[in-house]
Amino acid sequence: MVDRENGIPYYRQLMDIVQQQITAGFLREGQQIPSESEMSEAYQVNRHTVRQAIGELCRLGVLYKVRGRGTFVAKAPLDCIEYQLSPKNRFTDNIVNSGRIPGNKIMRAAEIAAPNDVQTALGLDADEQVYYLQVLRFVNERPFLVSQIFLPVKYFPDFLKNIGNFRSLSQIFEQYGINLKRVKSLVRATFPSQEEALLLGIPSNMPVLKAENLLKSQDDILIEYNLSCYRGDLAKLSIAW
Amino acid sequence: MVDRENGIPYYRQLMDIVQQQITAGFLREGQQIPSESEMSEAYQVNRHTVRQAIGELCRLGVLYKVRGRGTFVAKAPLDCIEYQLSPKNRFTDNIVNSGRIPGNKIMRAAEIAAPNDVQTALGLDADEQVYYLQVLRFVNERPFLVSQIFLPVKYFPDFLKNIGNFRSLSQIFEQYGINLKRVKSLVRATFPSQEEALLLGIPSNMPVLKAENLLKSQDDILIEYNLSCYRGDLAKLSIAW
DNA sequence: ATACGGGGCACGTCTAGACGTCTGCATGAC
DNA sequence: GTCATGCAGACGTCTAGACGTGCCCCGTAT
Repeated sequence: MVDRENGIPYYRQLMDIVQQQITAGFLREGQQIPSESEMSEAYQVNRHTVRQAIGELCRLGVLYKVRGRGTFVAKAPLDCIEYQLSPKNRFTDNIVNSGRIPGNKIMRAAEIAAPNDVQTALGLDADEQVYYLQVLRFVNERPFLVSQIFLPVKYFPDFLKNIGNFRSLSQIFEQYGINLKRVKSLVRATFPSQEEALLLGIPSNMPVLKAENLLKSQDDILIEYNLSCYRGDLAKLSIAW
Repeated sequence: MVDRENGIPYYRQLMDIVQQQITAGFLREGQQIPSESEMSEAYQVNRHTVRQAIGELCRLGVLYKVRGRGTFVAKAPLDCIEYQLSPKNRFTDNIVNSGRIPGNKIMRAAEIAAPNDVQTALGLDADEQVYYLQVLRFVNERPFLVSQIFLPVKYFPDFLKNIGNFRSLSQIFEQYGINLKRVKSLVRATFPSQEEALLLGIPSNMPVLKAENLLKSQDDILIEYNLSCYRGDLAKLSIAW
C-alpha cells in the first residue's frame, strides 16, 4: 500500500515497489505483471497513477507493454561484449576470439545506384552501382548489431549469386582475392531508427553506437563503406594503439 | 484546432502542431510556449491531453519544462564535432585544429586513494594515492565532454599547486617532462549520470558516448586513466588506421 | 479439422475537476 | 533601500469515470 503521508508521489512509490519486486525475484524476466486495473485496486490508487508509474518504468527499460496483452518485465541487462575495432578484425573472428558464437542473417541484398554519401565515401562516379546489404549479426543467438554495407559492383562480379551460402563476409571476399583492412571509423551515440530497434529487439529509447566504417583492399583501393548500429547495452568498442 | 474525425490521437496532433510552429519559426529556441491551460483552451482539449503532448515532446528533446515558470523550446541540435581519437591527440589541440575554441574548467581536484578499477587499470599497489580531477571541457563555450582523470601521485609531485593557472593538461605534463600517448580506449553508448547531465547541460535521457582511456608515457609507463563522457549529439569520434 | 464470431480483458485515449508546490513579481512594512 | 509577504500563474500529482482498440480464447458453425 502506498504511504499517503510521506510526501513522496504515489507513482514514485509504485515504481519503487515494482522495482523491488523485480530485484527480489517475485517478478521475473518476461513475466507479466498485474494489470493496471488490478494494481489500481490493490494499492488503492487511480488507474492513471498506476499508468504513470508503469510508463516511467517502461521509459527506463525496466518493463515493456504489449497493446491488448499486458505489461511485462524486460530482460535484465546482459553482459557487455568488448568488440575489437582494429584494421584487420571482422565480425566473425572477433566474436569467435572472445569465446562466443557469432551469427549472421542477410535481411536485404540488392544492387542499387550509390547514394550520395556512399559515392563520396567510396570515391565513386555519379552513376555507379553498388551492392547494398543489410546484415543482422548475432552473438550467442542474440541480435548484437545491424550493418548496412555498400560495395561497388565493379569489384564483385556475380556477387548476389555468391551470398546464398553466406557464412561470413570475409569468406566471400576471399573468393574475390580481396583482403580488407579498416582505414577509418566514425563513432556516435544516438538512438536507433525504428527499423534498427525492431531488428535489434530493443526499445527505440535505448542508446546505440553507430559506426561509419571505411575499408580498403590490400592495394589501397576503397572497397567497402558500412554503417553499423550496435546495441548500446551490449557493445563496448575497444580501440588499441 | 484538432481534427476530431481523422482517428489520429489529439495529443499526436498537438505534438505535430507544436513541432510545425517550431519549424516554421513561430516558436523559437528558448522561447516560452503557451501554458498548458492556454493551449487546453485554445485547442479545446483537456489540459491532460496537452500535458501528454508536451510530455512526449520533452522526452524527444524538443521542449523542456521548468517547474513554476513554464515550457520552453529546446535548443536546436548543434553541428556535430568530429573528435580525433588517436595516440597523440589531446583535447585542446584537437579542437583548435578543427578551427574551434576549446575551454576547460576543473570542477574537482583532490588526492584520493585509488579506487579498485583505477588500481587495476594503472597497475597500482593497494594503498597508492592518485590525483583525481573532474574536468569539464567546452567547445565554442558549450559543454562538450566531462572527464574524470586519475594520475598516480608518485609521478606528479606538487601537482595540485600547479593546476591553479590551468590551461591544458598537456601543458602541465610538459612541466613534468611527460609526453603522453593513448594506448587503449573502450567506447560505449549509454545515458549520462545525473551529475554528468547537469554539467553537460543535457537531459538525462539523451545518449552519451563514454570512453575509458588508458595513457602511457614515452617510456611506456602507465600514467593516466580517464573516464570521459561526450555529448552524444555533439561528438563523433574519429578513429583512423 | 477449420473458420468465424463474440466476449473478456488488456492497454490507449480523453474528459472534468481538484489541490499541491514552485517561481516571479508586486506591494508594503521597516 | 531592503526585506517580507502574498498573490497569480505555471507545472505536478491525483481522482473518477468513460469509451476505444487490439489480442486471445472459446464455442459454434461449416
